[in-house]
Amino acid sequence: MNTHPAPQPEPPDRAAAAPAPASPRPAATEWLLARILDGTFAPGDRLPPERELAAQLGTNRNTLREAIRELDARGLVRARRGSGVTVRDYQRHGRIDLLAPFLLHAPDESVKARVLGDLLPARTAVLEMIVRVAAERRPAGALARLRAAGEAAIAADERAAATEAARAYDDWLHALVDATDSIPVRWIANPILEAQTALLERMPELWLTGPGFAEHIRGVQRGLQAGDGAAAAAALKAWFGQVDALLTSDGDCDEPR
Amino acid sequence: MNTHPAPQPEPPDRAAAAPAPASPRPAATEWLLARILDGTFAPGDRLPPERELAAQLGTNRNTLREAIRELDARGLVRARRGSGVTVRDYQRHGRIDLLAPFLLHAPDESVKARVLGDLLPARTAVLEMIVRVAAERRPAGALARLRAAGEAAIAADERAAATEAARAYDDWLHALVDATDSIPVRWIANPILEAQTALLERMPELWLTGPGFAEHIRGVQRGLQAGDGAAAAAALKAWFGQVDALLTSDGDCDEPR
DNA sequence: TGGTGAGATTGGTTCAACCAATATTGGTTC
DNA sequence: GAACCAATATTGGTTGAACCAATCTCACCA
Repeated sequence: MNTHPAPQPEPPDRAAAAPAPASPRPAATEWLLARILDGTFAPGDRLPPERELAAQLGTNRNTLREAIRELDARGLVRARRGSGVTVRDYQRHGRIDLLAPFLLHAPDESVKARVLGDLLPARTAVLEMIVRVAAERRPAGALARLRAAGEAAIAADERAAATEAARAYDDWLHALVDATDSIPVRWIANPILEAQTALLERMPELWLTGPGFAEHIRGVQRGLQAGDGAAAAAALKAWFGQVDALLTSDGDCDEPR
Repeated sequence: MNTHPAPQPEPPDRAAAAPAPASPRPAATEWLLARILDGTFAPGDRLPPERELAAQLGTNRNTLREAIRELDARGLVRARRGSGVTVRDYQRHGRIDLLAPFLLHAPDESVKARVLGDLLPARTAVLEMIVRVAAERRPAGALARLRAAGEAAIAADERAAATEAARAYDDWLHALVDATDSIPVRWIANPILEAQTALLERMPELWLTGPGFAEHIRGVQRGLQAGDGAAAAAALKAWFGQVDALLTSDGDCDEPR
């Protein structure tokens, strides 16, 4: 178990991309997260001692400790008194909320592209799972709310209001999860939906729409209404297949439609 | 937005069930988590001010803040300067890692039973999704490791070493996820597998085995080897259907076999 | 009635100690 | 030389107190 690779002297690089967190704790968290994801701190490594790291980051030890506590809760590090704070393998212990930060900080472009490509079938499979569960339960009230959210998303899309449509579609997905009437499914879906929201916020160019948009929403809704999980899943997969083909063909980010 | 329902005077109840965390921070985290899950702090409520809450819990404000930071990272509370720390809806923002704590602290037994019942089809669906993805990728090395883990689990099961078998099966599930060769799938699966591990640690009586155990492992492995996702998924579902029938028929906890 | 500014409230940050596991070191023993 | 053990250093954990900075509250005024 080696120690920290480089005694990174510079404080958290301010004025970088994005709004850049100005407050000490978010900055420390972001900086540590970035160093873990870019491999500066590799799995098994020990972070510098808290006192030292706090000084390097130009912040107080208590503030740094709060940042470490966040990363600990996210499964990225583990602190042991007497030993130090050790970095865990973010692939093995991380969660899907790492997606957006990973795409921002990962050192290798090809790995980023692969992760983004792998993400598409995974989110399709999870949503398909959700749809199938919902088709079995289909609580009346939730289906009504689902239809309302669906029509709102379609309306926003037809107005060509991309940001608004993305947000409305997000609401629709949440309504879809609500239609499962299952708390465990909710808990499984939550980080995935949040990761998608975070991703679309950072990379709005990933939001795609097109001719089949309205139809897939209504198709899923019809399938759920009829209790036909297979039909609902098919409507979902048809649309994602279309979108994913666009996303994967043109590399990473591309213009919609 | 009301304030905290009751000014809970007593410090974190020590000497309760389980080993009970002795250190201040874990105790504060656990106490807050319990109060959120049992409804003492409802969604939208504000926690008492940090200074006050720290005093009530008999700990220091800095320590309490670290606990709050953990809960924040887990999506359960949100702190805003000037306002306070507000409790979020754990159903809407929580993650599957709430499962074990929820079953421990939820106030209503019927809700617990429902969550446990809803969990079974959800985990089956997620594992089925994982198996299908793995069947498409099936990287050679990962499949070899999967077989080794599978045989270890079967051997432990045949020795009737329940704890060891549960652990070996956990390894097998991880190898299964590795076989997807997909980082996003890993990140989605991680909290689910960890939740299962945590659940089995707190409720070892939920570990069931039986005649079909070895066969379902080998069936999944055969399916993956052949690239037949449907067959692998069928082997998985057959086994879980058997286990879940036992789990749901007898209420909650029951003796194995 | 409605805006507005002073003051109170509350989380955010910093400093400076001390406590308690754990690791390391060096010496002792065989 | 190897194994053991005690003293010491290292490092996270906790505490107490002070001050900063958003946000909210509410009395006051136009």
